[in-house]
Amino acid sequence: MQSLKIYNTLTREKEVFQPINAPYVGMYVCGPTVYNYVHLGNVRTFTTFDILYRYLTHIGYKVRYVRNITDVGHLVGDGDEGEDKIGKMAKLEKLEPMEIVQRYTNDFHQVLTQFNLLPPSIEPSATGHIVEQIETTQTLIDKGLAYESNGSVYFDIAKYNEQGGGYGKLSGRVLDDLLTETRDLDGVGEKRNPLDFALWKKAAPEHIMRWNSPWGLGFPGWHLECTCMSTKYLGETFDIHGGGMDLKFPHHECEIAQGKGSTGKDPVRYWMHSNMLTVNGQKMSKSLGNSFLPAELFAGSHPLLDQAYSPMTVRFFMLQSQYRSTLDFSNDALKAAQKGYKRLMNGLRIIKQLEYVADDTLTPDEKHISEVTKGIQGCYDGMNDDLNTAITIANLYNLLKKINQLYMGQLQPAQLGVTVFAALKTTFVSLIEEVLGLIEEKNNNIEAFANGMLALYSEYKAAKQYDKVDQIRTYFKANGLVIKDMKTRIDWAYEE
RNA sequence: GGUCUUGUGGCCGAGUGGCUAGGCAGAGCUCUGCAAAAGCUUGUACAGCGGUUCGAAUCCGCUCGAGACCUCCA
Repeated sequence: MQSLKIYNTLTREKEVFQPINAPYVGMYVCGPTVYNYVHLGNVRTFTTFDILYRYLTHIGYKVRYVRNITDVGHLVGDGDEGEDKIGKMAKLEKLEPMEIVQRYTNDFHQVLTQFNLLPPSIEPSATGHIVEQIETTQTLIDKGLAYESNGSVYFDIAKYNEQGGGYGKLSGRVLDDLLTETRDLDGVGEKRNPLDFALWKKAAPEHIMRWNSPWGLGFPGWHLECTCMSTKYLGETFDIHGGGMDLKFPHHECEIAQGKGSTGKDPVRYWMHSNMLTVNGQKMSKSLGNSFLPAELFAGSHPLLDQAYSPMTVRFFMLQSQYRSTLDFSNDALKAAQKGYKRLMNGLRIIKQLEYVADDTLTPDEKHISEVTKGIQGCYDGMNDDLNTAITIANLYNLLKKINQLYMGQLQPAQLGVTVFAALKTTFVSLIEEVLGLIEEKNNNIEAFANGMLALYSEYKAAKQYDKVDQIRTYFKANGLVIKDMKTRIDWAYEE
């Protein structure tokens, strides 16, 4: 098995990945809050973990991939005082909260499918785990790490750290500093400490999403769902937890606190965070209003775009950088990616058709063999080095040169030998399709082709070249179409 | 203000203390009815200033610039 190194946010180091229970791997990724359309920045994060999921599977692990849908509890604005995002949209659009959830969940799934992301093994939702969230809240109260206050329940960070919890460890924050920074803020209100976060919130009368609990009508806090669902499906300690960089604090910090507080164990072995997508050097985000919707990209309708870009172009574009670097989004970069992607796809078509031809008159060419071997190794070295897809792609281009040479007859398969040739073919195809998830975007527009052929048909017909005419008819028929040669005009139709 | 990241050739984007990343664009050549594709060749790159070192774009310090988190965000 390949030796994969992962950058662990917790230790700030690249570590060799060793699952708790090989070959099984448990992996949790924070999914979207479905109150709005997903934008491209979101897509980058999910693509990063799609690559991880694909690569782990490719090198032989059996992965359980859990990615949640947040459909309650995520509040608008400051801390724990805002409105529920979904509830707010529901009121705004005069719909049931679950209609909002369904609409944007559908959008989310559709977009990810377009980008060829694999579905997770389990996709749990927060509202489907209210019971678990109440139970965990109760456990934390029982352990003295949470307290009820006016119908809401808060996690007691000071208590947690007194017991050696280490709140702030993941994001590199010092508790005292955090306390100092927030000391002057007012509106502490129900909390003992401004840093304490909500496990359960009392529902105000106008709040439409609410459930019964030991503390009255309310709804769960945002951070709690991930703890409950990851624990339920992956266990109290599991292998990998991923998400966007911006979730590191406070969300993931709180998850650790909740998990460790309730079970006494660190919930996660490897924390992974993908970096932001930027536009003109600034983070793409909904609140900054500089986000791109996938649909705008595919249509080329965003004011900053001067043409449309296909899903695979964008996927390829994202993979040209490493997931921990910020990636800047621009027309020039996307155009370059489009060409590069197509060149790679041409190579894919070629290698799939190439067959090995034995030839005793040719001797193995050590230079070519070593270049191909290095290219193959380089692809895996790239993936193994914290999913450095940029390196993998660079090596794929080196292999592509060999493939083109084979295609042009400048290099013969026999010069590589049957083993190296087969390895070239297998590596190139499986890495591109299975691991990077880049697939051909076929042009399904038969209209233009059929019309072009029809024009030729008319010319041959006029010239009485009936052998050509028959040939074209046969070609149409083979593709499920018929030519309708009428008195007034010539047209084609689907064969009935 | 605190914590952290970052500054690579026309554009994007990897990277290691000494050995060509790669893509796109540009130039030349080969091939070619034309064209395209492809192959080959080609580019005074590593923000600035100091320091460590036989040697630094890569380590250290300072200066300047950019960004992220500290509040909702993938």
